[in-house]
Amino acid sequence: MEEFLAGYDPRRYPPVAVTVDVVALTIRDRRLHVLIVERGVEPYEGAWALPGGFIRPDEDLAGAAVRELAEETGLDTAPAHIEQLASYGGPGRDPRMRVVSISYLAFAPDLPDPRAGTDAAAAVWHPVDDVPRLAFDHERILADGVERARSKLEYTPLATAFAGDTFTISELRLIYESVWGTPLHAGNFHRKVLSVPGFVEGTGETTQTGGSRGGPRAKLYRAGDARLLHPALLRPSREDEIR
Amino acid sequence: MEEFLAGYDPRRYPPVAVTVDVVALTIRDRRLHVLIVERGVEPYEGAWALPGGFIRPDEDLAGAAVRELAEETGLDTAPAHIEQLASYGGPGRDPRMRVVSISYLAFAPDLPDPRAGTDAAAAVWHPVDDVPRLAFDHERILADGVERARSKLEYTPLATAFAGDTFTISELRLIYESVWGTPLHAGNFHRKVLSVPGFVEGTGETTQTGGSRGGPRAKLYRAGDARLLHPALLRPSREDEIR
DNA sequence: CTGGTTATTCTCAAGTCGAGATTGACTCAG
DNA sequence: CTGAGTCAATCTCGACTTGAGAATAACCAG
Repeated sequence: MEEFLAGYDPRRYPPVAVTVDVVALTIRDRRLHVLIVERGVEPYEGAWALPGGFIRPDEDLAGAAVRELAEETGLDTAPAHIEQLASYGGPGRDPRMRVVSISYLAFAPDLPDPRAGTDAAAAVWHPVDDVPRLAFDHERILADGVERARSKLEYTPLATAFAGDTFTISELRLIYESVWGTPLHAGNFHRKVLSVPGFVEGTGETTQTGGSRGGPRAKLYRAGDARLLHPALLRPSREDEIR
Repeated sequence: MEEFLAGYDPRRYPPVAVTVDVVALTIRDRRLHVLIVERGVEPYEGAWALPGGFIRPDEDLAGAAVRELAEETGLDTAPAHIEQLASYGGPGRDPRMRVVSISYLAFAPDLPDPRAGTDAAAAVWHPVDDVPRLAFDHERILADGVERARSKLEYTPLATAFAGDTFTISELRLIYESVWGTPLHAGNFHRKVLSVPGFVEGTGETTQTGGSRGGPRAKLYRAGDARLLHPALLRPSREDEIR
């Protein structure tokens, strides 16, 4: 708490910088991708990193995350979902000074390729299971973000944030499979999605054609009004992670 | 990210202070209690608030949380569990300057009354469902902490962090009932706790007497080695929170 | 001893889940 | 145009899990 402020002048403390870093996820070609940028400045110049930057005096933390995402990638579409992930602030995580980073997790539907914006030499969507080395402790942040995303898909309808306005049950299943990295039983998934109240609602429409490799036209759905999935849609058993 | 640091001198930015605040929870007399302190300094002098304070240059964030908890309350027992909760940093949350607060959530077994330590005029355990007005945005932080605690009890064995080394199933049930604020079916709870692998393990002992109002001696258990409860132990349905 | 309290175990019906199979619409190669 | 293969959607079945209620027996207070 701030009790110290009256007694201590914070300006006499060693300076602390506060940044936001964003783990922006999307699905491309059935694989989970993360947005990374090539750093254009020291330290770690030329290395890959998560997009992010300093907070400004007049903006809140989430606002800073959205701004940094837009600035460094040139994407003008705000992500379909953004939430705070965690904060990282151990001494020594930045070689120059104490830096506390507040990370955000963003979900976006398949977006165009980003273009490098301010302070980034390049910006690309990269598959999460094959990311190059990242600067600072960004590999840890990314891992935490991916685990959070996997977990969120279990008990919230946020998978729809990766999809367009309307989608088929199979497209939704591909999102789950991509994020979880596990194949799912199509019939059981279909039954489950339709049985959870408020997860999706039918549009009355179907796709205009069958799939490119055959199969009937699929019904189209849009996101429902549920905020939580109940009962949850759980990942296939992860025995190893229980103990 | 830190790209700006090479171009911008962070010392030229308006100063930002980083604090940690702790939501420390325990169970007393079958009710969930939170540790609050009476502020001894401006601003909000005399108001109640969560314990917390500035991070120091040489400690990490979790270390700062543990230190603040000990310093302001005189409790020398580290909590059984502590985890990061969230960060709060909107402009204007502190009247004097930009303050980013990183909050931690701590679970402790029933501890002695705290004594006011540095910077606190008083420190007490207070029932969470009847807290006085708190300084800054600490009511929001407390609400987030309580919701996190309720949720954690569903899918982790952390309820045992509120109990002593050994405990009976009924004591464990009282913890769940206190945190969730809901009565639970004793027989079903008993069955569930024993059926989840690694939640608890028997000690072979029983209590020395029956309960003060009657009933047989209960078997004693200790925490098992599970990190996650599978299947989870869910709160009774919360229809209203789903939509 | 008596009545009330509590730990522990059972029963039973309803709901959920994983695995597999079926039906019929659709695409594509030949 | 036809046959093979793909896929959406539905159904079946057995194994489990859950909520509600009840039975049993150990133990306390008076």
